[in-house]
Amino acid sequence: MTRPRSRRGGGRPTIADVARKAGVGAITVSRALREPGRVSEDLRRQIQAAVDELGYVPDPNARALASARAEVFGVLVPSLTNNVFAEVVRGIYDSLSDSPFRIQLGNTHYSGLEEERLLQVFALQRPAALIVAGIDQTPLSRKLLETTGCPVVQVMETGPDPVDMLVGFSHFDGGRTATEHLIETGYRRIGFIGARMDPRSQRRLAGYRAAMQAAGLFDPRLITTTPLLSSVTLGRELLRDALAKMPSLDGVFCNNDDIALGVLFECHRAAIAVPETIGIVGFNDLDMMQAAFPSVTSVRTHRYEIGRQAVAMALAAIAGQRPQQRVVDLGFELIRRESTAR
Amino acid sequence: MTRPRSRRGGGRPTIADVARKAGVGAITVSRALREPGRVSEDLRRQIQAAVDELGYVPDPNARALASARAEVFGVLVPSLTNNVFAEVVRGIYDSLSDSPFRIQLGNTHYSGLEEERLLQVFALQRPAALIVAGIDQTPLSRKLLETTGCPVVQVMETGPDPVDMLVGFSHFDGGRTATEHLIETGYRRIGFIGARMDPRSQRRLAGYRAAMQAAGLFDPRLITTTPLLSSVTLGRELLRDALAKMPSLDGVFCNNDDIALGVLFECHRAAIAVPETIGIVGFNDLDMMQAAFPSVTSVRTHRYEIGRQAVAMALAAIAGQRPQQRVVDLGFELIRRESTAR
DNA sequence: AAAAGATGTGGTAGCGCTACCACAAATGGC
DNA sequence: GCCATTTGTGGTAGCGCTACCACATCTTTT
Repeated sequence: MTRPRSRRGGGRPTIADVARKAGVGAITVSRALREPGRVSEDLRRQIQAAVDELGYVPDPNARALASARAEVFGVLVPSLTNNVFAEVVRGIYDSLSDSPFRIQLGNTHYSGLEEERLLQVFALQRPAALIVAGIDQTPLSRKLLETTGCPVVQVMETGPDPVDMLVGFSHFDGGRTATEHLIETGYRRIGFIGARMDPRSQRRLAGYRAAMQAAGLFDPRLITTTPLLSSVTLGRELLRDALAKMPSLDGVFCNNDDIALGVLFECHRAAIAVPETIGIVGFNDLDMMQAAFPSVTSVRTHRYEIGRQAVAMALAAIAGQRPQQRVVDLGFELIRRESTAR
Repeated sequence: MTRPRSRRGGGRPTIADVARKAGVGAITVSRALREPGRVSEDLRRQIQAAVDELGYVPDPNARALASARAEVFGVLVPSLTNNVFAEVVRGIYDSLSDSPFRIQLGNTHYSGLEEERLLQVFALQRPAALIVAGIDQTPLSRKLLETTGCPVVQVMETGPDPVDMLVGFSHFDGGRTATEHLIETGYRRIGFIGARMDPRSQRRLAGYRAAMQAAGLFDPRLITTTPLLSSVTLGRELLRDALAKMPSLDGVFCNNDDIALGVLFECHRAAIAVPETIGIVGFNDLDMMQAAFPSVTSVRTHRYEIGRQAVAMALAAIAGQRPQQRVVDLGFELIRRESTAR
């Protein structure tokens, strides 16, 4: 009475079909596919022939259920549209496209609570690895990360105390380097302009502050920030605010390149000469910084590489070869351009 | 000898635990969670109490295996970093965040072959719905989409013959409207500048051509394109190329806003007055078009809304209420700004 | 040469859930 | 009051795969 099979399934060949055709046990097929080294040359060839002939592809859901481990990388970023994180995701995606691993993407919207919620949801799937942006997880998030039992890579920053592995660069140093460059170029009343002051922006601000204080130039009225989401339009408004507060401003270090572009446009509008009257430095070095007129000095960060490196480390850990260097600093690079060339 | 349970699983409560605690059969728990209407009020409450107490959450993998249907939306876009598609994905993500559905993202890199490959991989998971960008699938891709047995939404365009459902707008009309605006404003030697000429860009170009021909202004030498990936830097180069070919150029319709921004910067560099000497129109209306100086006229498209609408239609179809209107045109809007205000 | 280990293969028993069917109880029609 | 229907619930049997153990067969050790 039991109908042969594929009562519910779409009639796709299963591992049992392959086993029958190859004249071996199902488990041997399973092994031949996952750990070819543990199956004899002969059988492996037979099995491969049967797989090819039937067009067999393992069912990822059955695999996940049986092995209590899904071939999924959980990826948590604060924004899907911010080009910076889009680049990181692209790096992750590209590095994973030849592997059996899929990506489960989560958008935290810069919210620690949302991150907690997503981490809980992700944990249900027993992912093979987790990649999360930042190092400022809530205590609960941190505990969740520590107890998932899978490799965890925090990305975008460096820091002393990773949950597991860490790939990024120092935002503090980036901010300081950018500011020092302005100082060295001869600017004195250098403002900081920033939107959406997330922890990374805060550290860039701290770097700015350190540089300014070291040069004896620090003045809190030089800082203009807002919690609003960053945009080019906002950059324009913030420069107006900054100039209203401090008309003698002669340079700005911008939180990111969108803001820097807005600042540049506002200078055009107000007929403020760049770099003569005001120098501008951005952060991240998006393509448009090079193309702008005048071109804009920026701190180049290696977002795509961060994604790739994170995957490389996670894959190594999955393969049992956890890299001895668990914190990788990919650094940054100050790209000097016309906006500070006076 | 059989150890109680959770030999491999991480000891998470299962549906059987809930059933035991609530004093009902496992299947009733399953039903209470999925189709509450089919379980009596009493049991439903009892079961809910047990679920809450144990902190039970269904295992998505087991579910997918048993029901031969994963709670996953497959989403295929040509680029992860292009802001346009990032916005669509964000709309999809936001609309799905309160549902049990996860997102499986695929990046086709503007390649039909890659799209085919990804579609085959996605089909293995028996997704609940598929959302794909564009209407120019290869014949094989189209067949795969038709035979998956799940709702399919094509997005970003309109067209006569959707696989299933379709949400977008007419790129042809967008290109024509932009060009007509330039013509009406008094520009005559209007160029088309475009990078990465994917099918949507081709249709915008066709719209441009139609408008130019209707006005008796068309000249093939006014068209400057490249298959290279679009960027602000490329916009600058392409304007230089266009001007070299056609020094009398007095307007440009740009394929997208990145190109338009590059064109604007090149005008600055070459001291070409905008809008007096050259008028510029972009496409998509990214935030920076409004903030630019001069601000840039652009064709606003509703990317985020496209994502939301696509999910709404897919969810309706999953619920058995396929919308009678299977093609939704969300239109576009010409935003007139300084770059064409002469 | 016997003992101890390594190697390769297969059988069994689930992983956690839902489809399918069975069946009791409640409802409705005449 | 009987039969037909509806409603609610549960048992059974998988979904397709892999962990675990068993067990031959082949090596290596002493």
